Amino acid sequence: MSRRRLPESFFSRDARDLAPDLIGRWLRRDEVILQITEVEAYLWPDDTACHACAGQTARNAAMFGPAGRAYVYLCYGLHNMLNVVSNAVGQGSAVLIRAARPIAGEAIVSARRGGRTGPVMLTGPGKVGAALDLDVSWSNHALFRAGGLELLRGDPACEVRTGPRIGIDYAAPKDRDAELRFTSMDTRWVSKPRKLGTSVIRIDRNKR
DNA sequence: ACAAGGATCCTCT
DNA sequence: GAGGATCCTTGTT
Repeated sequence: MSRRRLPESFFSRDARDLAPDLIGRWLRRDEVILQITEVEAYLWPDDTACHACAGQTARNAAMFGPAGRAYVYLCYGLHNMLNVVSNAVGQGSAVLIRAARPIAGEAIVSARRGGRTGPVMLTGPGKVGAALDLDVSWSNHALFRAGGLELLRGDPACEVRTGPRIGIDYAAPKDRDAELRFTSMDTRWVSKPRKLGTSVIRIDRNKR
């Protein structure tokens, strides 16, 4: 039941609404399954933190395409960051996957992370990209189709905490402060837990 | 053709 | 908590 893929229609809404609904969902690539524990919404229009803010370019083109696809970009020349494209065609908006907890395939994830020992803590977007072995060629990949990288229904219910987004000091103050970061309640699986807000959203997916 | 800077991570202290 | 790694993307000349 929880391993069913989410349909294309699930993604076609504003990033602000889609983002909290991604917490507790599962990302699967072959043997590896990750439970999403932290995301950030990047909005359209008028979000100075969003890559699409300055318009469409070759790099961010996937954000302007149809929802439910991946947008993967290279950060600091070495980290591959996974986003889920939201909104309608022509609107450059997406949700960044910032952290996750391994559900299956831990040995594979550990190997992809350079064979580090100890618990596999995917607390940061670069780590998530490495765990799934992604690069920019995954942009435009449809997450609702079988094969490759898929988004599954995952957990039936969860609680989500909000907070300001991380690493966007270059953005306008109103965008820096906007509570567009969403995390699971278990801060063990969250990057930078000290910068969290106080409000909590309850999500029950059984009653849909 | 060039310069600047980045939605980060790791290794120190 | 601070700093270096590392290289692609972008806007400008």
